[in-house]
Amino acid sequence: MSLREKKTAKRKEEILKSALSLLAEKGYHGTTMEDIASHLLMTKGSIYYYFKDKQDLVYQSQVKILQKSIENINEVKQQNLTIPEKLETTVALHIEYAVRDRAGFELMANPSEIFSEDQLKEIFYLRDKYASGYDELLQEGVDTGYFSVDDIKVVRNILLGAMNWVTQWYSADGEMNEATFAASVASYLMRIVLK
Amino acid sequence: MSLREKKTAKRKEEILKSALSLLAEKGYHGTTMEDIASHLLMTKGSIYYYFKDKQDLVYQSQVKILQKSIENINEVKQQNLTIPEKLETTVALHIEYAVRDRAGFELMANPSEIFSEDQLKEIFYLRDKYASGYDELLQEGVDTGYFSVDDIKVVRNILLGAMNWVTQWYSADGEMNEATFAASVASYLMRIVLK
Amino acid sequence: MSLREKKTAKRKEEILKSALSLLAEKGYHGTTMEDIASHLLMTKGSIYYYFKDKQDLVYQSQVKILQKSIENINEVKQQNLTIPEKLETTVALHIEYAVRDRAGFELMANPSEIFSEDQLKEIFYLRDKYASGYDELLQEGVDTGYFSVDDIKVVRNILLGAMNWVTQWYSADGEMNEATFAASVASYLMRIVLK
Amino acid sequence: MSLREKKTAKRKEEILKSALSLLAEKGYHGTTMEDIASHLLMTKGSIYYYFKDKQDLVYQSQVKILQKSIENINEVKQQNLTIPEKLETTVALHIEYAVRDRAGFELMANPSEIFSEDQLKEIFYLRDKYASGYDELLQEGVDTGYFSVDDIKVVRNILLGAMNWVTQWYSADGEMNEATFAASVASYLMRIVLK
DNA sequence: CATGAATGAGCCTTCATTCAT
DNA sequence: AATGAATGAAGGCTCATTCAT
Repeated sequence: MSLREKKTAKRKEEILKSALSLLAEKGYHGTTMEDIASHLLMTKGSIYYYFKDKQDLVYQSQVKILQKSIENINEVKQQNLTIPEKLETTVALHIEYAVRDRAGFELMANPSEIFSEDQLKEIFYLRDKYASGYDELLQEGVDTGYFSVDDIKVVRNILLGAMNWVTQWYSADGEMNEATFAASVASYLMRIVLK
Repeated sequence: MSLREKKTAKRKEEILKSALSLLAEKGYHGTTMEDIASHLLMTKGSIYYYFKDKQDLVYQSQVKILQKSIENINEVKQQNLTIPEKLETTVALHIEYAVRDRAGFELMANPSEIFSEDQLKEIFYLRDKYASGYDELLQEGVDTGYFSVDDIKVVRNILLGAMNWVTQWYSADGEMNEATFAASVASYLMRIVLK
Repeated sequence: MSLREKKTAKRKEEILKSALSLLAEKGYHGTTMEDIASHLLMTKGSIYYYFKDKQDLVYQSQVKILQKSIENINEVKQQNLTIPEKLETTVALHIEYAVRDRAGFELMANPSEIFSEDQLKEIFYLRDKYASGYDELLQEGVDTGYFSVDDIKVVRNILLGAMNWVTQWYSADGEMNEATFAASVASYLMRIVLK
Repeated sequence: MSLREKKTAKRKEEILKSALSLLAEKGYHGTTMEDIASHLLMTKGSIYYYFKDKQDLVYQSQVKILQKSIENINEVKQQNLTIPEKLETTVALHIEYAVRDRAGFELMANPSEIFSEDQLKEIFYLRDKYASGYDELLQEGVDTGYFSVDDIKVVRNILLGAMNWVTQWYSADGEMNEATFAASVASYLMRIVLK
């Protein structure tokens, strides 16, 4: 990659990151291109140099966050830890990321209203892949006798719900730092699954 | 209340209910007055007979749902149940309501962007009141030895997060009926607090 | 049709007529919705009450003019005239309409860039139907010995070209009134086909 | 002219030619600088090295085509031909050029909206000059008894209309080659003026 | 000379809101 | 009470244009 290409890629990253935090805060329709641009001291028009349109920008921001999350869970899985430790680490990592970058996961309640069919397919594919990571950990935990869970999908969704929701209340209780906070929440959530 | 006033009140209720479900689905900016009106086979203009403006309509819908929730929790509290039973019932009720009416609680991530200061004050007051209901149950549970919870506010927020999030995944797993589903989720959540 | 519906229909007609003349003058991209609106002392937004979007407005204006033209030629055909008289009358009528309403026929050089597939299909269908009217007259003229034409389609296109082009130069030579002008041009064009 | 200047001039020619065909196809507002550039595998910015702005580029393309046309008609006039032959040759040449280079003559219906006053003056001057070429031929034809034309200007405009319009229908009837096609159309048009 | 990047004006479109009927 | 019609502000997007490298 040439220097120029690197710079462009970096700029795209910046825009995505900025967009991610605004989108998590105000939602798709509540976030204007002007918002995203001015937040980075750019002009609206410039953003269109990097992204085809708003849909494209938001889509890429979703893909980015999902890919990062999938990477995270996979890395944790390969560490030399017990199943419960793996799950707790993963959950804590998710929360830490969410509150540090103020970026919401699955922020589009109704993505089908926003994305194209192809985009939706990819988004759902990645969401599933990420969710599967949890499902596998839960299943392994059950098989090895650590966890007591009947309906893995329900539990997984409960976990994800609690985790995704933190962006909406963490800032208010700013006493704990991010890591401590994440660890604390993760520890409570473990109680759901542990025998 | 005269007959006419009753009719008007009823119409308002209808509008609020319809709005609630649309708002939960598409968010504040994603829901247009046209949406709300046509959903009820009315015209946009008519809505302005019942509500000052969109802000007012959405505000009242929020107040309504919060008041209903507060009523719910208070009623449960007065029943002759153990603390854990009270909490579980309340949680289940919340979830059941959320999925049945497809109405999201705290649907405005950033209400400060939408509501006026006075409205915000009331909204936050009601949110706090509802949250306090949980806090009290949790505290009582700790005091009576049922629960093991260090940070009550964190746990309460975890619960609310998981509960509010159900609207985003319930429909997909349409095997269970609403009551069974709510009971199931509530039961898992109880594990967080029980000793 | 109720009074209100009549009014609405009339308003639509007005908009179409105004749009037609502006479009003929400045082309699709050169004509803004603002132009069309302000020309009628309306606001941009109002136009969207009557037409879905610019494409729709322009499409309907095209359909209107083509339908009117087809009607014209059919009416003339049913009159008790010789073939040459019919052709000349039709040509004159076309020209008169074009200069009076300053409305260009087939004004979109590349309609495929502007219209949707369905719209294109209808437009081409109507264009063909109108063109066929000329072709039939020409063929009848040949068969009855009035005309001497080898390639009917080429001649038809030559006629249409000359006729459509008049909007671009008539205003300049404002000495003749519209009817005289149209008759004069038509008379010259007849020389192409007459034996 | 130095080598560099020659190269620059050649590049300008290329740009003009490319622009001409795009402009004929999509009109002034429908043709973007990006279109023109990418058609030549250049970047938008580069074009500004050769032309001050879009207006300038389009202006020069118009001047070019008009000058070429004027040259054409003057060359034909100097040939040893009868008046009718001269007219027919000129008309055929115009048509051939139009369909071969897909370049529309007088493509701006309303040049006054696009060009500056000075530019307009020159454009109109050249248009007139070209038109005068036809007028002279027509007048000579009348004087020498070949033609029967009352209103020379009307006839000239009819001819130009039919000639300019060919770009809009030639491609469709792609059976004839350009020269044959031009000859055929020219031959029909001669009927308008011949006694 | 060429280009990548940025800008700002302008256009299409949506939508909350108003008002006469 | 209800509605058809109109409005204007704002948002998404395009595009001519500029400029540093």
